[in-house]
Amino acid sequence: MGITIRKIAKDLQLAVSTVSKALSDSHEISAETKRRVLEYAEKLDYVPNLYASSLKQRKSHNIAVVIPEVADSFFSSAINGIESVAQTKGYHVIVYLTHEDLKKEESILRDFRGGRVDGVLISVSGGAKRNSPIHDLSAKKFPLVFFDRACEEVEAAKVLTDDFESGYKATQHLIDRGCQKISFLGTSEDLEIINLRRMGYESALEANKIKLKKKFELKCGNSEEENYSLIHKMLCRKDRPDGIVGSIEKLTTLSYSICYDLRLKIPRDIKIIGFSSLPFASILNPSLTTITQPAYEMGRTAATLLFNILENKKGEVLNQRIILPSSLMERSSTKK
Amino acid sequence: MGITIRKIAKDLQLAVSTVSKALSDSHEISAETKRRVLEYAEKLDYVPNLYASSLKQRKSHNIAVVIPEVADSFFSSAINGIESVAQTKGYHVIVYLTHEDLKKEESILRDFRGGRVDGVLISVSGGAKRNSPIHDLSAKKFPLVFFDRACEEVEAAKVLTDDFESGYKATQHLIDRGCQKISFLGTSEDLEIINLRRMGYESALEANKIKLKKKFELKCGNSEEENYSLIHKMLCRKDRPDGIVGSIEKLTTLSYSICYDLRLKIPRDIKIIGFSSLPFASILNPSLTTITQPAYEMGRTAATLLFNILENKKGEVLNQRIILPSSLMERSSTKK
DNA sequence: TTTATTTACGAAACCGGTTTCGTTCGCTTC
DNA sequence: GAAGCGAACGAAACCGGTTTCGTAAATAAA
Repeated sequence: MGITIRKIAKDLQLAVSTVSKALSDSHEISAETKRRVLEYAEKLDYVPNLYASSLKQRKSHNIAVVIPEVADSFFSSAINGIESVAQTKGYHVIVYLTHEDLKKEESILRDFRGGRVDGVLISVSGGAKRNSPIHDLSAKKFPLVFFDRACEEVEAAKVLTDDFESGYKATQHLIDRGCQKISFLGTSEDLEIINLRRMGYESALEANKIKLKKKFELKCGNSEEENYSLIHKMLCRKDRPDGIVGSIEKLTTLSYSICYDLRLKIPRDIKIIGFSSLPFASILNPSLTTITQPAYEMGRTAATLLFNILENKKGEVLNQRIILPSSLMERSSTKK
Repeated sequence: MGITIRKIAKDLQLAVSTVSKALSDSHEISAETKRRVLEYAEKLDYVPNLYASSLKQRKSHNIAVVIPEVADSFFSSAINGIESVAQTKGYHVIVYLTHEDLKKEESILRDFRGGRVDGVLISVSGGAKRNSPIHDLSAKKFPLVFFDRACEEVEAAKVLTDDFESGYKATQHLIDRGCQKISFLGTSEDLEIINLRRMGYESALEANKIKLKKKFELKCGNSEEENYSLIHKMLCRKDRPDGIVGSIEKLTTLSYSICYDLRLKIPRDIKIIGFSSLPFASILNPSLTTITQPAYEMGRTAATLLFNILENKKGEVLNQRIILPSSLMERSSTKK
């Protein structure tokens, strides 16, 4: 059994309320009493019960970060950015992984209504049309900030990158390096950012008078095996692409492996550019040209926004939409 | 204001206790009453207050995973293994990052005594001699399981890999490939697993009658810049090593970058083997020979152990020590 | 018919901090 | 010397579920 303030109060012949106030450094308590309480609490190694205070104060001092996975360089950097802010605010960061599973995401979000966290930072996972839980939260004015992968139809603060422009830039870069048959690796789900990247891709093709081939627009899923065979099949055709835009880190590295297996030389036979914040990009074989998002900064920005909302007394409009630019880092995988 | 069971009780003309029992499907409540309560709760979109029940039940249904960082393939896989188990038990996994900062680790552990989590899975971070908080937890019989990086002096369940053997195997592998001047990249901190790997390394050298050169035993720290210059300096000497054992993923990939910068060809000029669970190992330039730990399995095992402890009614001895073997995956970075 | 037992539910204590609202006591003020 | 006031602390309500214990009615056992 742990030490409670009642125990302290009893031992010190004080009222529970006095002890509570002393511990929170209230002005109503004399310096002498505070000293006694603090000293005794220290001696007994008193640790306040988290649930008791959260219950009364209706605050958990936790924020949630909901992301598809952690084995992605973007997310792992973003988490660090988020943590760096949370720490200065005395908040704990709880990471929730959805594994791109919408059902799981829903159950996590539903759970939040129980008060487990005071606010949520989320990068939504793909899947069928999004439904209730996230709308519920935003409708209930639950502090919510999207980062990277947002839900367009939900009104909330958002921290994004210039996905359309990046998709365009990436494609244009391949075209500039001589590619004419460019494939876009996307997801089958309707993720806004993938769509934007795809639109940028299509737009770049059009601007260069290259006819869009639907068979080069791959819609990958969650299963690595299926994606492997999907991409593998495309790269086996005689009219295989000579350039690939990987809209997701996993798909880009997977393409590398497939090219190895098929003895396709990058960048000679095929050039690849990927959306990624991989620190390893430069030591891949060959080093990978990337569209790199400011992951850490996005995390920081999103967290800062969330705390603005949490601390906002008046109900100001805080549904900001912040767009941070990503940059193209040219490396060997797109050399002429 | 949220919906409470008191509100439901009042509206339905029932006692609070009846509603509570109905919601938890107690046998003392009639089917008819349960139906009414469930239906009405559903209608009002009732969500139980997490803190109220945790306070009374002295259970949070949370477990903590404390790790140095998330941008490491071992840890990100391990988390997935842990989650897969926790999910079946209806527990939430909270990830805490220490960034290899002992102070931070301590403050996190201290925090746990407030009841935030029911158990802890930890891979300790390096740093000076470890002190109080972790001992406190174990002394208080707090459910605790170490995985990968353990604290030898603390009595608790542990899930480890065969680090000594792996260090030996890795070194022997380099020797078999013709290396004679082998460097070991370790940390300056006293991490047990690094020491074991180092001892395996030293032991392999000795078995092959190769004299150990202390200058080849690098003790790296937390700063990437410092580590860069440390390794860089070593690789610039005329009697630079012809083989490297990287005991930590970060140091291995860093060595790759440095070799690039120094125009050292791997494996011609220098061969590298690293401890890593990197899915990218095979698409690095050149592909990296690794000692790969069963990260996912270790996570699963550690979590299973923790739940055994949590569910253990009798105070059986549960300070097991489970060792899972890692395997050497030969790739191009150590080709002859 | 009387006595156990079971069924279904209610009243109230409880978990451990927090907060409100008094109540002393000492001191100033007119 | 009565009224006014702030400082320091106590009693009790409170947050929202959970759990124990009690009770009335219904059913079973004797």
